[in-house]
Parts: sequence; C-alpha cells; structure tokens
Amino acid sequence: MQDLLQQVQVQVNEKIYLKNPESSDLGRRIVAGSIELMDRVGFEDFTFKKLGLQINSPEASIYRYFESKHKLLLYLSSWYWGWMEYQLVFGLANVSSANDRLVRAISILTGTVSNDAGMSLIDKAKLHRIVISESTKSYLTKAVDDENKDGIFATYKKLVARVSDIILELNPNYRYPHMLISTMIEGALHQRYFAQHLPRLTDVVNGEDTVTDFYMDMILKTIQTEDVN
Amino acid sequence: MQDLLQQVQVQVNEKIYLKNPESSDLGRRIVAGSIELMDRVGFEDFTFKKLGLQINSPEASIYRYFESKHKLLLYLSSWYWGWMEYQLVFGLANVSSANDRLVRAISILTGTVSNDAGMSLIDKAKLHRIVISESTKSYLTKAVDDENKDGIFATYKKLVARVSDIILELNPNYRYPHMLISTMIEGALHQRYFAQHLPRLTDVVNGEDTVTDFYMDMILKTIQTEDVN
DNA sequence: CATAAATGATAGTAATACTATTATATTTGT
DNA sequence: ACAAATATAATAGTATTACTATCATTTATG
Repeated sequence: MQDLLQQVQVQVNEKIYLKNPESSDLGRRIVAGSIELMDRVGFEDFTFKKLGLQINSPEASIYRYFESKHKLLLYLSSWYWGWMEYQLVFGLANVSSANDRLVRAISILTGTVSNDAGMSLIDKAKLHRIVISESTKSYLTKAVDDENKDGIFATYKKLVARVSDIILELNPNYRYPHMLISTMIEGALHQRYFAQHLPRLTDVVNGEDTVTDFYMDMILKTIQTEDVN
Repeated sequence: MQDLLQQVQVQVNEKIYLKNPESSDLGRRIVAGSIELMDRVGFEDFTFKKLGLQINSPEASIYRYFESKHKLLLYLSSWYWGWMEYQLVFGLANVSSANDRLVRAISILTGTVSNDAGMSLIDKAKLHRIVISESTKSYLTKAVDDENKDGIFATYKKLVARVSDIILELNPNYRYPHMLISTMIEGALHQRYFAQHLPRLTDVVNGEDTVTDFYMDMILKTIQTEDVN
C-alpha cells in the first residue's frame, strides 16, 4: 500500500524524459537497471550500451526514453527528491509543534535510507548512494540555466522552501533559512560520501549516526534567537 | 614578490602529473590555457583537442603532462587548495587570539577570490569559478580510494585539519570540527554556485557577502559551549 | 482482426580519449 | 661550438562513446 502511494506520489517533470519510463515494462527495466548499473560503475563509466546489455534490450531503445545519460541522471535525482518530499509530508503530517516538525525533517533529510519491505522496482538504498555520489553532477553543468527555466529542479527547490518555512516559524528573524537547509541537504550527502572515502574530512563514529546528530545540533543552535528571555 | 612566493609555496602532489607543468613553457601554457577553456566550456565539454587548439600545440603533447582531463582537474583543484592554504597561513600569522584566527579563516575560505595585481599565470578568479563548478567531480569518481591512498587529497585534508584545530582550541568539547569545516568549505562553494544558477536555494542579497556572513554566524553559534558562565 | 504503436536488430557517423611514430627543434654537457 | 639527449610538433591511427537511422517484428488497442 505504502508502495502504491509512493508510485502515485512521485511525479517527475515531463521535460526530463522523451517517454515516461513508468508507462511500460521496458521503461521500468531502464530505471531499475540504471540504478543497479550506475551504483556499480559510477556515472562516468555508465553507458546506454552497458545498460542495454544489463536489461537485454538494444541501446537504441533506451534512447526512446531518455535523450542522454545526463537526462537519466536528472530523472533519478528528481525521482529521489520527489520521494523525499513524500516522506517529509508523511512524516510531518499531524505534528503540530514546529520544533518537532523541524527535528523530524532534519532526521528524514540527513538520515540513512533503507529499502522498504514492499519490493519496489526502485532500490532506495542504491538510489541514495547514487544521489550521494552523482547527483551534484546533474546540475553542475553548462545546461543548468536552461534546465532550471524548464522547471527541472522545482521539486528540490520546493523541498528546501518547505523546511525553510518551518525555520521561519520558529525564528521569523533568521535571515538565511534557504542557505541553512540547502547547506544541510547537500552537506549530509557529502558527509556520507566522505565517511566512506575521505574519513578525515568527517568525525564519524562507528555505530552512531553522527551525520544527523551533527546537522541537528548545528541547525538548532544556528536558528536560536539571539536573546532568549 | 607575493607572486614569487606563491609559486614557491604551492606544491602539487607529483602523482597527479606525468611531468611537472611548472617546469616548461608548454606546461605553463597548458595550465593557463586549461583554466581559460574549462571556465568557458565546462569540464564535460573540455577536451585536450580543444586545449591544443587554444594553446597552439598538438593534443598529443598535452598527454605528456597529464594522463587525462580528470588528472588535469585534480591538478587545478589541488593547486587551488595549496594556494588557499598559503593564504590561510599568511592570513593567520601573528594573530594570537584563536577567535580572531577562526574569523579570519572563515573569511578566507568562504570569501570571493579576485586576481592579484602581479599578473600571475594563473587567473585566480577563473580558477575559483572552476573550483566552484567542477571540483566535486574530481573526487566523486570510482578512482577516489586509489587516489586518496596516493595522497592526492592531502592538501585539502590538511586545510580542514588546520581550521578544525582552531575550533578545538576554542571549544575542546565540540565533537564535530571536521564535519563543520568541510561542510562550510563545500557549502560555500555550492552556495556561490546556487547564487548564480539556482538562487531560490539561497538567501543572497545584492551587494552583500551573505555567504561569508551566513557561515560566520553558523559556525560561531555552533561551537559555542552549551553553558556560558 | 486490422491498424497503430512499441520494441528489437542492425548499421552507421562524428567525436572523444587516447597511443604511436617520426621529424624537427631546443637544451645540455663538454 | 658541437654532439647527444631531450622536448615538442606533425601526423596518423584505434577503440569507445554518444548518438541517429532504418526496417523487421512483436505487442497493445479500437
């Protein structure tokens, strides 16, 4: 049920794909296969030819769904943020205290991702790893301004805006809510990468979720009003 | 003089290049030309063929200095962080107060970069833009672990360690100094990118350096000891 | 069941990311 | 000043990548 709702919830901007991959069996194999392959070989070595081999379909058929691997990466990132927004809306529903909502939002956005029972076609743990390692490459390109005009990054911006609003509820005078939240979201991804590959850039303690702990502490301290009476 | 000192100061790990580009006229043209070209076309569309045209030397000659454009990007990033470390050492020299040293370090690491008068072969403003837009691509690859073993990222790690130490001087109980500083350094680069291309992820105010202001405020609040007596 | 639409199979192209070879400069040691 | 070593230029070539095109075959739809 949860899964069905997720499928319904996660909407990806139509300009990202040529043909909606959720609309056919081949499309779904492309998405599932690309997650497996990109997690395994990385974006640079990922090719539509290899993906074709992986899913037993010709390279040319994949091009009917996505113009390029860049667009496919945009699709995966966008899907991830759409799913995250859904998690957020669900996780904050009926929580009246703004403080509680912020704490929950930070947990959701900086925490680890594990696969739900319901055998979805999308492996969330692998997708999270892809987002960690590859998603910045989706917007650090010369095409960013054109794609932004097309609304490709709208989901991500909405997510940032949503959490920024909670911060403003708690402290209407805080001047940098968007910077704080985008710093946190990007930072949490980076810190998880560093923990795996460049641990001296972090303070990871085995068995503890120091990433969430760090950002929780940082944000709550940062938005405190100057004079608490 | 400043420039001469910079040339002497900035050392790049030898494993990054096949032949030190500082050792010849062609090498220097490769570095200067690559900064111009990469800033203009971006890492994805940057090729050694185009660079060859730009500097009027054959593509094959460039390969005698750098194995690949990935290594060249590593060189530029590494050079930048080496230069930053130099700026830091210089900027913090003879400043006894740990608090002042931290404030200066945050300014240096999150601030804008402009070209010095001394007509260096390296255009720092362009290099800063390259670091903003492309440097994450230098470590978000499958080669990161091998390259890390070779010490390719040592300069960057040293920089983070250096500022972390200042934080520990101010608050020996703060648990996440490395996370805080790496979040700040990467975050400041990202925020400058967002300000240009995805402004709704920031709170940029025209004419003000909100990036430095934001991180200054965030860090000083975050490392405050819980109970100030 | 006829028609349209999607997919498969195959081929082809321009560009990329290199490597190799040889000729011509340029530097270096004596 | 000159031979030897070294660096660069000029050119060619290869495997792979990132596509596009064509046509046959399968699968869905009215």
